[in-house]
Amino acid sequence: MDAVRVRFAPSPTGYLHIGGARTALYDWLLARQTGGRFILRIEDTDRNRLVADAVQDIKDSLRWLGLDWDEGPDAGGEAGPYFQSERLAIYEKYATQLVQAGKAYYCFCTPERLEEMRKKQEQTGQPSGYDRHCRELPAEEVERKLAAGEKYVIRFKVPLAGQIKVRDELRGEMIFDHQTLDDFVVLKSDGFPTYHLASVVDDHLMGITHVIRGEEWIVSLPRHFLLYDAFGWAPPAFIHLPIFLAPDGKGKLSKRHGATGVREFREKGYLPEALVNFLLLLGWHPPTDEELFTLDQAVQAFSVDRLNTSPVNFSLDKLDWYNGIYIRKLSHEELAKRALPFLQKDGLLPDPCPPEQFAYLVRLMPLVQERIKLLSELPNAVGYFLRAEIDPPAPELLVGKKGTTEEVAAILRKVEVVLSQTADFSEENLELVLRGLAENLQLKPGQIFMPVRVAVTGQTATPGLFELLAALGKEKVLPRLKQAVMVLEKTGSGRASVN
RNA sequence: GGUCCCAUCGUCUAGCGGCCUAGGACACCGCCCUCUCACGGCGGAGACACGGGUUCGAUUCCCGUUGGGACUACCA
Repeated sequence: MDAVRVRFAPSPTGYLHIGGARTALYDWLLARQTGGRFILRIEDTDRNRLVADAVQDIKDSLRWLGLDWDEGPDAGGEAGPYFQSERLAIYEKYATQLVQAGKAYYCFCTPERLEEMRKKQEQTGQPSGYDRHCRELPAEEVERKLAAGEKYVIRFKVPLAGQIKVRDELRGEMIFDHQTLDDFVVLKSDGFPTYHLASVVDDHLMGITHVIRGEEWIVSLPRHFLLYDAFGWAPPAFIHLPIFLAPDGKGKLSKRHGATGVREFREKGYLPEALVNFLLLLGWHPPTDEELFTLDQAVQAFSVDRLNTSPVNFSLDKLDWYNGIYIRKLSHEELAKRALPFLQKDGLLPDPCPPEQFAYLVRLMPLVQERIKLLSELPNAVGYFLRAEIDPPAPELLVGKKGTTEEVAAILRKVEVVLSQTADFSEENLELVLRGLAENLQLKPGQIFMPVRVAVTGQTATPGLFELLAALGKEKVLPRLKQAVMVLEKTGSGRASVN
């Protein structure tokens, strides 16, 4: 077998979509495991829908995921250029070749006429498609119109009868009647090719052996096979991936269902390791029940024949689980590194971050590592460590459901006294001191731990109290205890109202 | 409307005729651990869309129905 050559061919009409990322992942996996080449080709043939920074986003996102390409933008390669907008002459050449061979023709129909035709078809319930108005135009009329500079497109001449047999590696053979196909455009009036022409020509010229793409292309497969036939080329292997459905299963995944761009996942605090693992298992299943894969492990395990064909509901629950798993796998140093941008964005740490403050951040990581699922939860999780002061906690939070304002105020005052006399702010000693205090006061540990927790963090769900106090340090703990006592004194007597 | 694809727990899926009283994971519920929250451990509930065939035997093969989806542009 020839060396595998696969391409990921996004259109820069938007940022890298999560579905595209999965396609790219499978492409990359197939290339890497066979020692083949992974090619990035930019299909920028639609000048109307072009998004300026889309190419940059696609490249950034691919790199962020760890999917490097061997040929394409920034990488070069023998088969370039890799932007279709730079290959216009090639498409024109092949389109004209088709015309000369009698397999395609010039069409001078105006958009208005086409629109009217469509309307009529819809009203009368006719199947849609071009009515072949220009298919049999006399040669001299074509010459005349061309000479007169009339706008034209080039359409492929689909056989009027018969069938075409196509093949998808996952679904096997499919047969389409030529009658159900219309004479599709291969070259647009602006001189740009349509997807059909461009992808077939490029895939052939670039020596692509496997085309992996979304299921939405399956209806176009017969057109592509027709084109390969017309040129006398052997088609590559086609693998159509099931599309991503909205989480509720109703319709294709789209922007209205939340994040769909890789960059959005990145901004929400997902790790590339998690996203890759999640995407890998969405449409592919290993021979075992293993669920955790690094990119390297996936290269070993991946195989095309274990790809699925049924549509996938894109539900995020499992991705969150994966993210938690991979966050917990990171070293404290690495976690801190990835956390930093999220903290800087919220102004909790300066940019650039001085080594001392970064070291403190690393010190905090073990306290929060197993409590977060997203990096974006970090500002809230470590904010009270990084801020000099916290807002005074609500009295109801301080008092809780069982105690009274006086009781809790008294407890906190005692804690403040005891801790101010404590020089050793180590986790172990803090535990000794506070448990001892609880014993002396004949209180259950929770009765004093919870108010202290709220007093120093403002939250009821936090890391363990002693590690928390140790990391906070005496100079932050004492003032916050005082502040809490003041809050309670101001609240007055009786039970604080509980909501 | 036409053409095409798909169909196992809520979700991702294993299953390629008997190993299935249908397995795993996420989510959910309960218990344990415990200073809260997590993490972790243990347990629970939860699916072969329906109807015909084929076969000694169908989740597995075939047909139909139903349901879902894609496409139907000088967009990809």
